[in-house]
Amino acid sequence: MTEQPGPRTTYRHGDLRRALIEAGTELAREGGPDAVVLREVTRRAGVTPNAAYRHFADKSALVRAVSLAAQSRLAAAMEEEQSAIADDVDGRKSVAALAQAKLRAVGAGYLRFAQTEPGLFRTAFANHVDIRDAATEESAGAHGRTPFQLLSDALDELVDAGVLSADRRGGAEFVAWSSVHGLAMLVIDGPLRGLDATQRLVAAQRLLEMVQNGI
Amino acid sequence: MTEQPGPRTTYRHGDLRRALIEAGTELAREGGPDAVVLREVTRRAGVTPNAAYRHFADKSALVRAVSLAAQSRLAAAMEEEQSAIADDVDGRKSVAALAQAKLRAVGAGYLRFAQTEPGLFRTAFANHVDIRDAATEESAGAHGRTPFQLLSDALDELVDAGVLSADRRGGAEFVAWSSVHGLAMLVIDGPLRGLDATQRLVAAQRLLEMVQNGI
DNA sequence: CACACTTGTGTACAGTGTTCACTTTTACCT
DNA sequence: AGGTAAAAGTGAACACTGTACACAAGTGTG
Repeated sequence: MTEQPGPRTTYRHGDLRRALIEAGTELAREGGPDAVVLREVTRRAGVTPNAAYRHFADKSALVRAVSLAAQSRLAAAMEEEQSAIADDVDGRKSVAALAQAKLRAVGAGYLRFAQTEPGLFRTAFANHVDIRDAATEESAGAHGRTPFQLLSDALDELVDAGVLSADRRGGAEFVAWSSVHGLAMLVIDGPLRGLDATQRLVAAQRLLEMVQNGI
Repeated sequence: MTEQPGPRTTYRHGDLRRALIEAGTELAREGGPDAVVLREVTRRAGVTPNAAYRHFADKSALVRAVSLAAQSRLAAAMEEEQSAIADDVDGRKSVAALAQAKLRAVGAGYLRFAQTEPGLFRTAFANHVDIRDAATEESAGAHGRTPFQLLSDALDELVDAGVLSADRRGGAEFVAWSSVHGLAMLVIDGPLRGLDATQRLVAAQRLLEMVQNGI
């Protein structure tokens, strides 16, 4: 992305930190979190392995940065799905139906990203992601909201619309997130990998339905 | 377990394959799938690294075997939870309530194992587990049933008891499994790691409730 | 312009998975 | 029995990895 052609001319790289994250992201996309190996990352950035240590404490710090970048892309996928819905109906639906559609879009975007970019998805949740990262700016999408925040927003709207009772609001993100996350993991990396596209879609629809009914 | 004290006396090990799996399981328990490293495994078995290649094609095959062993322990945890329920009520409940309790036990055992043995749990689902393994004998518990089969059984009983309508039976294992698996992953390895014991329990109860209502 | 600071390089080390050639033990066949 | 082929172990080597240490090349500030 930044400098493929030969060794760079300047001694200083210019924006090595970003270049390392980008190269790491590319590796993660191709082979998941284990594929982001420090030496290869620096190689792609046209720099010595040790140069990475000027920008990251160690490999795990680099991977964490890549993970945040992946989360940011996940947020973007969710926002995309949401805006598609908004464009589609644009006020023709009741607030309740719209709020439900918005929550559904959160889940659908999540699942779509997991299947479209399994390597990045696994990286997003691979290593020691802390809930404190759920609100960090680096993992936010275009509108500045992280995946977790997007889910929270959708649930809040569901309460405002009267679909979800206030006393069931607490902890709702945990169970909603769990369901969707579980399906994603099982489908891309787990025992449900064998499922073909239509089976996956059916399972996804069924799951989102369950969340809507059971939350 | 098999031979700690010094180098063994016989040239042949006797049961190296099992010893390797046991050592690998111990490592997995302590540090998850990435901690099971071939050289350390052979070291613990008192054998040269290359000896492992007489029993496993490569490292990933060894890890797969360890993964199956972990799944087997998971099945045992689920069976344990189920038999506890059976002892508790023993015919005092209706078939419907008993079937529901059995399904709940499946989920509870799953979540308990994930939190009690996070390393093994992560290993059980880490690398390239195939759904075909879901029926393999090596991953079965004491009663010869794999985790997936235990879930299927519980859902079947739910249909027999008239709690779950037959037309909602198909694909039910996917959504049920997904929910529980997702919570487990998020709690032990993901963004929900910060939750304390009571928060986890609340989330678990809430989730199992949702599955019961929404399935 | 000198000097401290940042950012990159070079060399080195321990640890990993895996291959190849070798030795030791076991099992089988006449 | 005895000879022999397969099975199960060893040993040295290679190409990797992450990381530490000492040093060099640029950069901004007094």
